[in-house]
Amino acid sequence: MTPAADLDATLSALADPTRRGVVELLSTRPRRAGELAAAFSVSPPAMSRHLRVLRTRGLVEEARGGDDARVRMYRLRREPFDALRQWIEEVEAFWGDPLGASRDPAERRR
Amino acid sequence: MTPAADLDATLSALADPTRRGVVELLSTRPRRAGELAAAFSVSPPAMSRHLRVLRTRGLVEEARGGDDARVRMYRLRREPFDALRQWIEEVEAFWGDPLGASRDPAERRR
DNA sequence: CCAATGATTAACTGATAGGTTAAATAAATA
DNA sequence: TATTTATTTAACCTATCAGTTAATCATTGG
Repeated sequence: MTPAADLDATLSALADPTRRGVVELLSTRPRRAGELAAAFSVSPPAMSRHLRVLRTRGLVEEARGGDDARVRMYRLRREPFDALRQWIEEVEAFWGDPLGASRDPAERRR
Repeated sequence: MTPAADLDATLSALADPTRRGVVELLSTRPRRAGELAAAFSVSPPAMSRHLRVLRTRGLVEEARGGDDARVRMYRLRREPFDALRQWIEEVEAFWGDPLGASRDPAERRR
């Protein structure tokens, strides 16, 4: 199983609405730090710290943009999302899910 | 898409290690509150509050145990886990996942 | 070289979360 | 009814977190 520490890092990173919004934006395409700050109308320092949280916990990675070295591009990393999804699937095994069945929400609930 | 507020409730509930441990325990079978408190060596009041968080956010439900009404059993609710898994899958669509492919971690990472 | 731009770090602040002990509530039992 | 057991609520304390402004670092372009 995924080390508990990793899950903790991932979940506490995603527990913040701004960071979750960042993740959603980045799931469209990589973005610059400033672009992200503007998108959520938080100050650049605030966004910088959110990005640091996401980076140190492995949810995003920094890729210094090619031509202009002042710019920092951020891109999603897959691993933590895979690990979290897997954890959820293990929990959901409680309902006897044959792993992929009952993707349909119209099924029994409890 | 799942309302952002629900995701926030689910994720902030799961961001705490103790509550996550409770979820893992409950994914085996429903338990009494006291049983859970003992399992994580936290005081009953602390566990009570964790359970309230999990309950108000819909991750567990209370099912007053049949014979002894002092006892309260807690049981997992499926909905929030489904919703969270779905959100993750949407994010992971970034990698062109055909929804169920690349369950194999040996695939490309970014 | 100097001014402007993109972003981060530093220092401070207010709000929130989780833990504890003590008191209260509720129900089974002697 | 009084006592014991299971759990929650109340009150309090400390630590952490997210946001802000001001200062710093790095890079580009006049």
